[in-house]
Amino acid sequence: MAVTIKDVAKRAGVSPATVSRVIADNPRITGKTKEKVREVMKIMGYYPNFQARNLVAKKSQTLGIIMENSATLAFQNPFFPEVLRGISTRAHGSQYGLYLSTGATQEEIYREVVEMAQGKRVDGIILLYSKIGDPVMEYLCQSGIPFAVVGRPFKDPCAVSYVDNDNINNAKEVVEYLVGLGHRHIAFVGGAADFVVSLDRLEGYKLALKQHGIPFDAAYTVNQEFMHGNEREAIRRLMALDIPPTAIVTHDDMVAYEVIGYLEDLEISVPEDVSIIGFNNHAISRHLKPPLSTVDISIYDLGLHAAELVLEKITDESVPPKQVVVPSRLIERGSCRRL
Amino acid sequence: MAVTIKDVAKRAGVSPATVSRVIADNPRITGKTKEKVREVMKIMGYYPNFQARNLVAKKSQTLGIIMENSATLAFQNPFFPEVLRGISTRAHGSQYGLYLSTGATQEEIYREVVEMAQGKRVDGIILLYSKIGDPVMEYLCQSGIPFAVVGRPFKDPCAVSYVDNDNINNAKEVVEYLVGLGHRHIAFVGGAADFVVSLDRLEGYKLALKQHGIPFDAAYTVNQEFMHGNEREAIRRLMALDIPPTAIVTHDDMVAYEVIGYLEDLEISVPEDVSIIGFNNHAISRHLKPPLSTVDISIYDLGLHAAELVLEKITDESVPPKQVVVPSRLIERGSCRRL
DNA sequence: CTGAAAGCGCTTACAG
DNA sequence: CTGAAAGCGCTTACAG
Repeated sequence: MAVTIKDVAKRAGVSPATVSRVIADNPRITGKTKEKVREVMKIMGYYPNFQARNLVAKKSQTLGIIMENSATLAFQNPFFPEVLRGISTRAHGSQYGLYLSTGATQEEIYREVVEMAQGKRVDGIILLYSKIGDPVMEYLCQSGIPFAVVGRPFKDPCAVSYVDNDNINNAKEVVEYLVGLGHRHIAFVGGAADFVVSLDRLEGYKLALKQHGIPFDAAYTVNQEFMHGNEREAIRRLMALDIPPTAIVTHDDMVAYEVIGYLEDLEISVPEDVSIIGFNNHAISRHLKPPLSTVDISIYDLGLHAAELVLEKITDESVPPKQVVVPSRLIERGSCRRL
Repeated sequence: MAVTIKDVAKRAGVSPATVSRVIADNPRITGKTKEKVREVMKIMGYYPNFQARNLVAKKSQTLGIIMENSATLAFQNPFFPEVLRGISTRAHGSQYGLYLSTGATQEEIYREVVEMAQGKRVDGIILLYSKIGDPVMEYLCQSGIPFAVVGRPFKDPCAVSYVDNDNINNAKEVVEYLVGLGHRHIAFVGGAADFVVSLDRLEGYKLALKQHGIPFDAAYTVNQEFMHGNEREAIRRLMALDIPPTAIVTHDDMVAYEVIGYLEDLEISVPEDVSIIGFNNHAISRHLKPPLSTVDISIYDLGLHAAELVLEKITDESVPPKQVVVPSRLIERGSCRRL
C-alpha cells in the first residue's frame, strides 16, 4: 500500500488537512509546521495520488492528443513527432501531461475522444488534423471542451481555435516560383483529398495558374489515393501525357523523393528534365540528392501554438476562439531548374 | 456539471450501486433493470468519471511512455513514431491509454517518472531507450512498478523485462557481409556512446573484425558526439586517413544519407568509391539514390512486444522478467559494392 | 494557524 | 436481485 496523506498526518502529528495545505504550499501554514510535514513526507516517500487530487479538483492537468489513423498518415512522416515536440514543450512548461489517442479507425477515435472528454480524463484536446465532415471535430465543437486544431477547420473556422499555415498562399507561391522559372506545365501531387490542407494547397495551385493564364487540367493532378500501391503507375501516367509536366509540386518531401525515384526509373532526371518541389523541409532533405527545394512550414511552432491555444481556453473558457497563422518559407535548393 | 451516477440513479429509480453494477455489466442485475438504466444513461448522456473510477479501482488503465530528451534523439528519426505505433496497437487492444513523458532533460524525466509511478497516474511504464547508468532505469527497478524497456539494460538484464534486437549479432553480420564483399577497411559511425545499442553494435563490429583477423583501429570509428555540428568534419577526417575506409557502417539510414552527402561533397561516390550500409530501413530508403542496404530491425514489433511485456506484468506481478528478441534482417540494395 | 467534516464520483463487501 | 454504507485519497469551506 502506498503511503497516503493520512499516514503522513499521523506521523507528523497534524491533521490530513494540514498535510494537504503543506502540499499546496498554503501561506497560512507556519514555516515550522511545513518543515516538519515535508520532512515526514520525504522520510515516508509520500507522493500525492493524482486520481484523488484530480477528482476533487475536477481537472486532470492533461491534454489529449488526437492523431489520425495511427497506422497510416500521422505516423508515416516526421510531421507527427515534430508537432508533438512543440506541444510537449509548451505543455511541460505549464505542468500539463499528454494523453495520446490510440484508435486506428475513425470510429475508435471518436469513441476515445468522447470518453476522454466526458470522462474528464483530459482538460483539453488538440486535434492534429482537419478533415472534411469529421465527426470528431463536430463532437468537439458541441461538447464545450477546450480544444484546438492543427489545421483550418473546413466549416465555420472562426468558431474554433486553430493554428495553421497559409496553405493556399504557400501553394500559390510555390507555383509562382515555378512559373517564374519558366514552367507552364506544372503537376500537383497532393495529400488525401478529404484533408483541408490538401484542398487549400490545390486551391492555391489553381489560383496561381489562373493568375498566369494557365488553364487548369485535372490530368496534371494526383492525390493521396494514388499512394495505395499504384504510386509508380500514377507517375508513369503523368509523364506519358501528350504534354508532360516540366515541374511537379508534391505535398511532402518524402513523397517528392519517392516521385523522384519513379522518375529515375523512367530515365527522367531531376532537375534536368523535370523540376520538383516539396513541403515540410525534412531534416534530411538538404543532404539528399538532389537537395530538395521545399516549403518549411514550421511544424514545431504549429505544435507550440496549438498547445498554447488549448491552454488558454482551459485557463479561461470565455476567451473567444483564436486563429494563429504560422509563417512558412520557400527554401530554394537544387531540385528546380530554369527553363 | 456533468451528469453523475447519482443523477442516473435518481432518474432511473434505482440506487447508485445498481447503476454502477449496470456499468460493470454485473450478471446479478436483471435484464430489465439493465435496460432501463442504460436507457436513462443514454438519455442523460452519462459517462463514467475516470478519476473516480480509477481511484477506487486503484488502477489507471494507462501506460506511461518514457522517451529520451524530446528535443533530440527520439524525435529525430522515425524510430519513435513507429515504435509508438506498435505500442499503441497493443495497448488499444487491451483498453489501455498512453501517457507520454514531456521532460526534456534527464532530471525532468526522472521526476516525471517518479510522479507517474508513485502518483498512480499509470499502471505500467515503457522505457523507450536503454542507456548506461540511467537513474530512471534504476528507479524503475527498485520501485516495483511494472515496466518494460525497449533495448537491453546495461546491467542485470535478466532482472528486467525488455525487448531488443540482437544488436551485437546484427552489427557482426553487417561487417561480415562487407568483408564478404572484399572490404577490409571498414568504418563505423555509431550512435551516442552511452546508449547500450551503440555499445552492442560496436561490440559486434569488433567481433567481426577480430574473427577475420582485421585489427581494430579507433580511428575508423565515429560516434554520435560527432553529430553536434561537426559531422562533415568527422567524415572528412575519416576519408583523409592514410588508408581511408572502403566501407562505412552507420547506425541509421538517415545518418547514412547524411554521410553520403558529405562524401559527395568530397567527390567520393557511393558505392563506387565507398560502400555504405544503414540501420532501421526507413520507408524512404528504397526510393532514394543510392537505394540503401540496411538492417530492418522491426521497430513496430519492438513496440508491440514492449507493450505486451508491461501488460503481462500488470496483469500478474509475479511473472518473472522476460526477454524478447525481435528478429532483424539485412536488406541488400545498391549501396555496397564488391571490391 | 489548524482541525473536523463534508464531499469529489465511483465501487464493493455486507445485508436482506 | 437490489440498497445503504463505507471508503478510495484527496481538498476546502467552515469553525475556532
